[in-house]
Amino acid sequence: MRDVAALAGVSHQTVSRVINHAPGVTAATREAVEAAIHQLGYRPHAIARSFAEGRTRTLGCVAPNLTDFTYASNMEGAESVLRRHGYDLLFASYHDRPFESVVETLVARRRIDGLIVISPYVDLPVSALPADFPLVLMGGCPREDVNHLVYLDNRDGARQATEHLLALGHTNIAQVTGPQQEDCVIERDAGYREALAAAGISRDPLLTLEGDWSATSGYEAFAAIPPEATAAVAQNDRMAVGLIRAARDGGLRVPDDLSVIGFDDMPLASYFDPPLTTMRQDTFAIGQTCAEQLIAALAGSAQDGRAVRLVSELVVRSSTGPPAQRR
Amino acid sequence: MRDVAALAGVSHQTVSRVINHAPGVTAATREAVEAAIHQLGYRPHAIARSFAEGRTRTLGCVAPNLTDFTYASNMEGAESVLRRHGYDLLFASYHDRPFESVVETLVARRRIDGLIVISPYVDLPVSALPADFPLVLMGGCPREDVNHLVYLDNRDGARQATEHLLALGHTNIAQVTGPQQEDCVIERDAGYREALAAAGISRDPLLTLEGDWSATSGYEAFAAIPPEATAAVAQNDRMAVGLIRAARDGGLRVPDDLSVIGFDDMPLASYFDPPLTTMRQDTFAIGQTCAEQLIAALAGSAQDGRAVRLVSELVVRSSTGPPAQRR
DNA sequence: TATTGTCTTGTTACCGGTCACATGTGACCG
DNA sequence: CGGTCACATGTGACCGGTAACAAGACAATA
Repeated sequence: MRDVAALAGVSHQTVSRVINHAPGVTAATREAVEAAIHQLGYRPHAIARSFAEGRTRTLGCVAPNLTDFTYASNMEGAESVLRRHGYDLLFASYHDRPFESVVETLVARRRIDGLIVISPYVDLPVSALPADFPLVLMGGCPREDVNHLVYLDNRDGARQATEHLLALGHTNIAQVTGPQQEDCVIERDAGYREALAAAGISRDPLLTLEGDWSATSGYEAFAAIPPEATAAVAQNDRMAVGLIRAARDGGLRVPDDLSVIGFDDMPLASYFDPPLTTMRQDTFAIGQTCAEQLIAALAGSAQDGRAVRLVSELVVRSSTGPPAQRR
Repeated sequence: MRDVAALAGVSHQTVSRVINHAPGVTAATREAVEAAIHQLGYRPHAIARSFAEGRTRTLGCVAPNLTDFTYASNMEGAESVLRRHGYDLLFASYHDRPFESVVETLVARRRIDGLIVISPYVDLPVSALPADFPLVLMGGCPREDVNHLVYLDNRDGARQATEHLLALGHTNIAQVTGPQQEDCVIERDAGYREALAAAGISRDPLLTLEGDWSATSGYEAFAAIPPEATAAVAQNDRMAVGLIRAARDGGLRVPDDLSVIGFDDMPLASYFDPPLTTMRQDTFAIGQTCAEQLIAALAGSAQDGRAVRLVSELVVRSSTGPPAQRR
């Protein structure tokens, strides 16, 4: 930078002004500086700037993993927005180490200006963060302990899914959940119960089985589903697919003998046999929303927190239908 | 840091030594400093350190997108290794802007120390990078223009896939490719041809159709496949799934009337109907390997480049079988 | 006892920008 | 014609570490 200044015959500060498009620079001076920059191939040093400015222009995104396409596409959506605002995106997974360690590395050592946390866990220790640190949490239910929240209304989604089955005439509706400690599981369970209650159906605890999101766990859950069930809500598509496979292996027809609805509208959901009825979630847009919230939080003064609620949308394909006549 | 030094009654340099576990610090001094650090809640400032050191301890990873699970899991694998070595990982996609712009932002402005480029494109302008910049390219074929390369032997994979079909007794084997400008497409085509040639079968150009990796394009390709074909190599699983769907919609049985083999062994490949025969690639391990190569490149002196070759593995499920008797 | 060497610790410059403020220059005005 | 003001530009400090080297303490040796 000093070299550029010398070549252009100005001070380093003027070069800085040109680079940052600061007002109050003569056109002539600006051109001279730009010519010098071009001639020397000068590129500003991002780290030096971060250091001087006291901000990094880098944001963090932590997610349990990237293997799950929902997280990956959340993150891709966030990146596209952040990049457009001149921020870089640092990724950290926390599936193999405590969340606190992420905070320590990225936040306490001031490597990032803000953080997007994608977490299905209610008990994630967001309290490990300084209270005023710019944070957007992408979660599965409304919550009070966080200033900026983007959440998917899982309760509503599960209610819609269950109502879809009820509307088709099902009354014995099973449920295959994810791990009980995840907030979206709790919420979806609540939505399922609410829909049943509204239909005047008392909930049979034996109709709820716990899986671990994997297709295999969906497959295994089938064995425990009481035979009188004619439909099932699976809390994600993978388990729905496993469940369908198991039902077929057990000699049932889907949807005639067992209707199955999933969650996520994962890629190729329409290519399974039968094409999956599911609750669609625009994961890319969710990531974008998180990024926009974070940008707003960084720009605005310590404004009051906002919660953005997103809803899922029922996509009816062929894995659900009216119950067959009683055999 | 100066505060810590004052509290401990030492110089800031000694504090620096303690933080970096430098040798030549008395146990007593070390303890005093550590006590002061603890008492003040001091955390080193990562950016200041980067600035002083002239290196960022951050590496970049660019990929076309994260929606494709292969890229996402490459990246996740890379992250797990880099994190263990104390590096952070900056992600940038280049699906909505030129690669040169990524280079400009991250490399020219010295935000990162090294870069992993995941690219299926032969014509990616890696030349936009300074010649000596630590770079690992994750590609689809051997190439000379890059120092550190991790590549999947796609030619070998396609050869294996085609040989599998030949061994089952097929002689009319179609091929559905990805976009022709991607290197893995060229390589897989070559492997397909080699296998046919080795079996003494002359290649019919009409048997090769071009798709765009999407299931839809696989579906559409079916219409153009000559009816005498009894098997098809699809260059990824999504197109294989689309192809199977189209074949069934066209009244064919899979695999009896048409065997289909895919590439990738994507999640749930075994849950499609029929379960997909495919070429498995350990994408997580590929990402890890890239990261290890990059770490080595950063540590070692300007050593000669290395190319790491990885191979895919045939996974036989039920979408391939011997051709049915001629109807 | 003086010399040398080793080990620990301190001193100062420096990385490359930005910031706050000082200075210079010309236009405009009474 | 001197004073004021707006605007363009320059000056030096500073951000928080690390690097290179200097210096002090102490033991071993001549």
